[in-house]
This record gives sequence, structure tokens and C-alpha cells, in this order.
Amino acid sequence: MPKAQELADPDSPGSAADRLLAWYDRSRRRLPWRSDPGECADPYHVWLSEIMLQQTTVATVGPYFQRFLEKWPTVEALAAAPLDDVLHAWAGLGYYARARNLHKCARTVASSHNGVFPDTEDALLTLPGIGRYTAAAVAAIAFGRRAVVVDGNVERVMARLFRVGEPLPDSKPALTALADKCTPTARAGDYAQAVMDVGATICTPKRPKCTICPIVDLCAGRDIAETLPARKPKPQKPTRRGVAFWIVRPDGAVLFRRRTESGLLGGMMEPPSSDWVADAEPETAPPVETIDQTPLVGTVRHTFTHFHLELAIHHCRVEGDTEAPQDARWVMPDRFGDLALPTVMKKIVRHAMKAG
DNA sequence: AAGACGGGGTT
DNA sequence: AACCCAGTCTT
Repeated sequence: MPKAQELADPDSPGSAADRLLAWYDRSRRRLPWRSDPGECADPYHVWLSEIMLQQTTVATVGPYFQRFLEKWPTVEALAAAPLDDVLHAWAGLGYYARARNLHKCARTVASSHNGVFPDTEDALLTLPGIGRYTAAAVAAIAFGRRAVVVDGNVERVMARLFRVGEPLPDSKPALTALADKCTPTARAGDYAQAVMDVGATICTPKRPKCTICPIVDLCAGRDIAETLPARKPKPQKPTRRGVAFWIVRPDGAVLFRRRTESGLLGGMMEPPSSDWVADAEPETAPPVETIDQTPLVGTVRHTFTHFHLELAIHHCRVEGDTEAPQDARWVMPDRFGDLALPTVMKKIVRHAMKAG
């Protein structure tokens, strides 16, 4: 494995950074949040896109990014929005703490920084939802500062380029150190995007396209690229079961409730359901008094980060004067679109509407 | 240091 | 259907 200290100066011609930048200039992908060559990127756009891109693919983020910018063209506009509107616009993107922190961050920037994003990594790092990766990415891409930007793409490129056999996450510090050695001072933002683009389009997790890689001749791991980076085995997911209640009033309104602010799907809307339990039979009592209760055929399945969920759906009818419990409300079907429904809850709605 | 936290893509 | 991917916050 090439020693980091033997690497070419990243600011010198022929270095890996130099060649990645040349490749980037030739093949630059046009993305909604990316500035034109030579133009300055808007920090608000860079920040918004980077938060959305955490754990999420470019293709998924595209339409969400456009809609957010149409609704909230500036960070002040986003700060002025009600949290529920932001959660509604975020619905389907997942990791809803990102949306809550996005909103909190916008409010902090608007109220404590005069609506201007701080331009240093350290200052960015203090903001809600901005961690090491995002602070470095925004500092580099929006402000042109040299910063060591390390996401999953960069980890993979470094692990292969330097043939790092140690599995993640133990190898993370070593990969970060290697990324540091490769990072140039000039064109920091373009370089960060160049490495991440190579990782996303050429140095892919499966079937890497080494034949068209701009730095394949420098790559110590090219013969075993697909096996890198190694990862520690992950524990398998348990299955939890529950019952979701599709509770319908005579006028057609359906009962929805808002989940608690923190935790899984925090702040999002849902049809009421039992607790989701791993090693017991779920409760089948609905949260209101009902006229009748019929289990629907089939189940709704959904997989979260750390467990599988299997939900039975019970169709319930109630009297016309039934009051909605605390945190719940009656919603007519033509207003379902107004609700901040995460994907699993949309599956429940589809299942209940199809059956009922 | 370890676990919580979605959803989409690939095989 | 099973597996893969992966930043930030909390505990």
C-alpha cells in the first residue's frame, strides 16, 4: 500500500486530486443544487441539499429539493414556516429528525446569524443537524475553504485507492487521515464533489467501473475493489407486530393522530395503532369506542433501520358524534394529501382504501 | 462506544 | 425477499 507520506502534493500537477478535478471538469453532472462552473454556490442551497442527501440518493432528493426551494426560497422563509409544513414537505424522505433539525437550524441562522450561514467548519458544526461531514461539505462547496469531506463515497474511494483491509467502522480514522492527505487547498469544493461523484458513478459499491476511472493507475486496491471497504457484520433485524386501526365515521372521516415529537417517525401523522411488539401478541383495542371492528385481509409490511414491522389493519366504525382523542383528529379522504404521512403510513392508507 | 433513526436500489 | 447503503444525535 502506498504510504500516505509518499503521496504527491495534492496541489501539484499529476496528483490524484489534480486528476480528479480534471475528470470533474470534463464530466461534471448537472444537479439542481450545483452552481454553474465558475459561479458561487448559494450556501442555503448547498446546506439544504447536503442535509437531504444524508442517507439518501441523488434521484430521490431532486424533486424534494425543487419543491422546498419553490416554497421557501430563502433560509428566512424556511425559518418562518410552521414545523408541520416542513414535515409535510419532507414526508417520504425518511429520517424525520433531519427535517426537525433542518427547521431548527433555519431558525437559528435567521435569528442568531442575521440569516447568513456561518462560513467556517467550526461555526457550522454548532448548528442543529450539521455534523462533521456536512460542516466540511458546506465550508468547502459554499465557501471554498479547504476541508476534509468524508462521506460513504469518500470512504470507499480511499479504502480502494490505499487498499485498506481493516473493516469499517474501525478504519474510519485511517480513511479520514488518507482523505486529508489527498485534499488540495485550491478548488476545495470542486474537489470534494469530484471524489464523491467518482464514488457515486465509477467507484461504486458493486461492479466498480475501474476501466473508466481517472485514477485507476494510482489505485492499490483495483484488483480487489469490489471487496472494499470491508465492514463488520451487522446484527439481523427482529420483527415487530402491531395492529393499525382504520377508524371511520359515518360521514367518511378517518381518525389520524400525531406521533410524539421525538423518536421513530417523530411528529409525523398516522392512523392510530397498538404498540409494536417483538415477542408478544399486539393489543387489539382501538383508542375510541367502536360500533364494529373487522380485520382486513392481508398485512402491511415495512422495514425500518433496525426492525421489520408487520401490521394487521382493523377497519372500525364509530358513531357520528365520536370525539377525537388528544393529539388525534378526523380527516376527510380528500384531505389526506395535507397530512405529513411517512411511507409506512401511506401503505396503511392504501391498504385500507383498497379493502374498504 | 453503541444504538436509534427511513427509504430506495440491487440482486 | 434478502441484502446493501450510511450522517447525526442520543444515551
